[in-house]
Amino acid sequence: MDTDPQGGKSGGADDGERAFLAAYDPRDFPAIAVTVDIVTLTLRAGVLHILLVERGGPPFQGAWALPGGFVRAGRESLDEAAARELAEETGLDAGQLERVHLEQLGSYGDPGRDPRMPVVTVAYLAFAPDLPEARGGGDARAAAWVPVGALALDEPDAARPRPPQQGPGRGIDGGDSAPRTPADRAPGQGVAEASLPLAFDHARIVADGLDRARAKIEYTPLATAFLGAEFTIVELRGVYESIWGSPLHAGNFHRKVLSVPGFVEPTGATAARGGARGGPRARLYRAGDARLLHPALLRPEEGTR
Amino acid sequence: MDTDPQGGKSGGADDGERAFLAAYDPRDFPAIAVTVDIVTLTLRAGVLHILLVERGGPPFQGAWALPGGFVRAGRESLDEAAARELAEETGLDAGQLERVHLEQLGSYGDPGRDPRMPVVTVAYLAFAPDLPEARGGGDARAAAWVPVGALALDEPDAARPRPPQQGPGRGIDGGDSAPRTPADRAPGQGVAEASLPLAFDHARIVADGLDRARAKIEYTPLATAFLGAEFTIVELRGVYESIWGSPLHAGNFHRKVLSVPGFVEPTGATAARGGARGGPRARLYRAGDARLLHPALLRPEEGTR
DNA sequence: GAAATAGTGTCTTTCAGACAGTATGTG
DNA sequence: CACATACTGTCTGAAAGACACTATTTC
Repeated sequence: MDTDPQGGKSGGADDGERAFLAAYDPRDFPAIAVTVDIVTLTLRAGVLHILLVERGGPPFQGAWALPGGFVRAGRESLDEAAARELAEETGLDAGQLERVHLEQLGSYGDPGRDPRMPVVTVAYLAFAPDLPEARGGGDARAAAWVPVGALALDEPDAARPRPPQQGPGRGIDGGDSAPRTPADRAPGQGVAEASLPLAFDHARIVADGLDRARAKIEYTPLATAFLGAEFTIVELRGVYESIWGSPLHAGNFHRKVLSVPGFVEPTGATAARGGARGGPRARLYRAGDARLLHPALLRPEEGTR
Repeated sequence: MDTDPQGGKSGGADDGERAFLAAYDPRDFPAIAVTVDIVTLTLRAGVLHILLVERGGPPFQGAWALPGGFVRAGRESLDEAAARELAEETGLDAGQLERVHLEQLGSYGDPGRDPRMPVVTVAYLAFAPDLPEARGGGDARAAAWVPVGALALDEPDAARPRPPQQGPGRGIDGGDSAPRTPADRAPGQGVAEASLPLAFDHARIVADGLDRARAKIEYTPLATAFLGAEFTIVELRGVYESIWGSPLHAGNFHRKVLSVPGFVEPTGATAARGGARGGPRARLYRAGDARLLHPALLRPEEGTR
């Protein structure tokens, strides 16, 4: 019912609520700050990365956190606030931003999630093609692309599809997330073992975002959002392997992608070079016009019953 | 990064933080009211119904709206707020509430969605077994179960949240069926379906909730949440048919449900009576322990790509 | 030329959907 | 008894997964 004047929640609060609603002074309302936080995923050198900022002040000073900020009350929608924050943080212009997929992930409002005051944050999930090195968002804060495998994440919920959020009392423990991340295929540099903690409840938000991403590329063509305008089937397979964290059968994947109507369409051109150590030049494709994959690409079986 | 009012700022972890907190006044922040609104679905006489309340004052006086209310800042989580509102509105006790499935649907915060002030609402989706007639939430507001087919809903947005399978298309089944409820103070008591307007942006929220419900019963056993503790396969099929709005092949559905591990388990008993006009007594089942259906029940094709 | 790689052909298994067909109830 | 209804068998087609194979490029 959305802010209902005669709304009689909780016994006595009734009249008070009615009274101050009559005054229509927003400042009289239960003070809750509303922010947006963005889980921005991209692939860099075949490894899944997330955009993070380093906190310059308490709480969680020095820790990494999701980029985000306050929603401008009454002047922008939640989607607009998220797009604005993403642009500020990445330095993307409007044109580039169009190639980025942005969707709402969920809201998080456990009491105490911010020690300073009640804050409800609306989390967003973004899929971006490889972007230039991050710059701080105008202010002094450092921003960087961090391999997802380096993060200490909360264990995903058993019911994986869309876990809205967790009950209270669950801190940021999340200690035991196994290093089962795809980032292991990182070329060269040994990735720090899933140990980097995140501020606030951002470990949970990121875990939920990854769950969503893994599910979403199953039945939508959004994996193409991680690539440039033209790409090869092999590059597309790399997206799936990085996000799902498991290798896929090259031949079957190839045939499957081409068989789903509207997923990709050929450009007629071929890649400039063959494979790294030989092989024919791959054909190039661009994203098709399908918005859902039919039938879907199923990810390989995994635990869970 | 969540709420970082003054970007930089440093200081010893503890002292700095304390000072910071002391100097901090929540009222300095953009004030946005945060509410929860609940899309509660149930089946009554085989027809999908939604719980609505009638608004007693402006704006949208006399219109129907989703039940909900303010989140108690700092004293409850969003999930708790939704559960509390649902309990208040339905009169369910804690025990009954456990049989109700409740999950976060999404947040809505367009400027102007409430003419009085900036309000962000966190919408929830609930699946409930057949419940007693709704009572107002303690106050004078009328609450009622309304057939979903009677509502004027926004067209589902093709790309929106996450409708696996099927794309946009089909409104609400419209088909509606026979039984009508007392809730029919709605205009057009006859076949004039899909005409009852909702307050605020609640038509969009309900449309999103229905999309989610249709998708969710595909790959989770949550259809059982609409039934009692024991049910027949035929009743379960009725849930799918009501929510998807299309008839399913009885024989294939039966075999499919029994073949999915953990979906249902037999109680050994049979229904008291056979079919309405004859037939054997159906076996009874209860919900199994699976949280995901593997493989999923796919809803029948329906054009659109 | 050796080796790796892009892409295709084919077989097996699974599973959805379309029919049956059988047993068990109700009127 | 007539007939609806719960449930089961069987066939067909679609599609996923496992190989095996050809063609093309790099070193």
